[in-house]
Amino acid sequence: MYLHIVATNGVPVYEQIARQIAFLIADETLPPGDMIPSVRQLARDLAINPNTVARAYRHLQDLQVVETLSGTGLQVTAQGPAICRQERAAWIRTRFRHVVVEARSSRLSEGEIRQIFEQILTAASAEERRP
Amino acid sequence: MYLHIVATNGVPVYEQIARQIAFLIADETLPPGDMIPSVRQLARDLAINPNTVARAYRHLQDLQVVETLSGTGLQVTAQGPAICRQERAAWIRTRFRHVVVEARSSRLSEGEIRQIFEQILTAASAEERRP
Amino acid sequence: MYLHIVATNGVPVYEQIARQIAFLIADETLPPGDMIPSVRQLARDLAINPNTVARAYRHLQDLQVVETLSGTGLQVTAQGPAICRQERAAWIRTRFRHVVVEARSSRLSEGEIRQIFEQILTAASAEERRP
Amino acid sequence: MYLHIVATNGVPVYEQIARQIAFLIADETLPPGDMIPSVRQLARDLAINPNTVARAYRHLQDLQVVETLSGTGLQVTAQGPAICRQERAAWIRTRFRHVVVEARSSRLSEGEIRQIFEQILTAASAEERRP
DNA sequence: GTGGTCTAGACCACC
DNA sequence: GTGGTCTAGACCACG
Repeated sequence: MYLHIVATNGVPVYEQIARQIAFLIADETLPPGDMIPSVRQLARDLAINPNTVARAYRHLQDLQVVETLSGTGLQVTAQGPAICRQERAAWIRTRFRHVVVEARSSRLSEGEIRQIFEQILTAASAEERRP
Repeated sequence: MYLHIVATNGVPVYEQIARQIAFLIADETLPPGDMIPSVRQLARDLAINPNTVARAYRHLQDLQVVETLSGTGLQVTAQGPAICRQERAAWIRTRFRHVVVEARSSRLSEGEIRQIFEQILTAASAEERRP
Repeated sequence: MYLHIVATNGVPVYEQIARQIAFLIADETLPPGDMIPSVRQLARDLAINPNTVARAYRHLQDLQVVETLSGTGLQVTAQGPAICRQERAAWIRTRFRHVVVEARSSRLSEGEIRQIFEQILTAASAEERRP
Repeated sequence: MYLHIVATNGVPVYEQIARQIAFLIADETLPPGDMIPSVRQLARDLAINPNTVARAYRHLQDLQVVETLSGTGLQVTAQGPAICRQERAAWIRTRFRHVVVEARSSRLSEGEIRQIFEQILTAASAEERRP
């Protein structure tokens, strides 16, 4: 379970965990029936407090994408992937919409916005290919 | 001075004030030499705490886009518009960078991200042409 | 021995086993003198941990509805059915009492509670007649 | 703010708090626009840890029945009462359904179940009229 | 071993 | 003062 947690970007750690796992469920890297890592295991791996992991997991339970097998762990539900795909799409779209609206209300033209976006997208992609 | 403040969306109120005033300076709705409203006046208008307005103004002073006209108030500086335009661009860029990085770590491909972005940009532009 | 175990509903598995066997004894589907399945057998059938079955059986022994037939297994006792019928009634009553108290403390009136109950009872009965 | 918390009945404290406040919002004892007690205040009043209160409040936020006014506290939302009424009804119904299903699967007849229910309901109501 | 709850206390940003 | 996040560690029931 490789998650990329950034402790310094203002986004709560528990939210980063929940989202990244939700996205793994969305594309069925974690298919229904699979167990997600134990709270303690993931806490050790990420070198963070188990409570923080537990909080992320609680959120996934609230979304009904995982359920507890008591004494055993947390299992991806049958409806998990569908719910997570919906969450993922909504989440990305909402964030893009916020930024675009702000850019427009700052009187940047459609062309200027597209240019900024392309710069950043290609930079991010390049950086990811060769980190 | 009409500002649109939302206290419940997580964005600090002082930041909303500072940014919205900076953007008014960027496009010279508030040109160099103009006075911005007094702390008390704006606090009364927006029905918020004067400390919050003061904090926003302090930030604008730090950016050197307004300066105190001794005993009179705060005046937009000559270099204000240039600085604000630069701030505005930096702000937009940062926001884009966050969203793009998040989208990439959600395993969306470069193409998928571009597609979502274009949908939202054209939708926003269309909406603006005919609001 | 067909038991219906749900591991994800928060009710402990050992309790589901103990109760369902007790109810089979209550209506004498398992009459006095019958042997109940061995721990290993039932654990294999239900695909669960033998410790969990053992714990359920221990509880049934504590209630004196089964007793060890030395070296052979567990046998339903003569007083088993009577005890189980009593247990069953007490169990149902307790559950009802909890729900009714909670409903009252939610400020639902006696009439509203009765209405909800009747809806659910008739729905459940209808569903059972034609599953 | 008078809440009745029972630490020993197996129901988590944070859940008792969340539910009781939700029910106060449902019948508009706490109308939209009102602030709910501060985390620290309620924790002091109930003599429990602030984190426990915070957890209850987080749940109410997730339900969108309260929202944070940053630096000020938590406010009941406009849709709060409607959502809480819905939650309350769903909550009671679910609990009744569990009990009724268990009663049926214990081979109690519809008539027997109704009889038990009526005994308990009238007992509870009598007790409440003259505690 | 597993998750769930609770306590205690630290630190942060915001008003 | 407010809520939000995180850490540390205890205790419980369950398998």
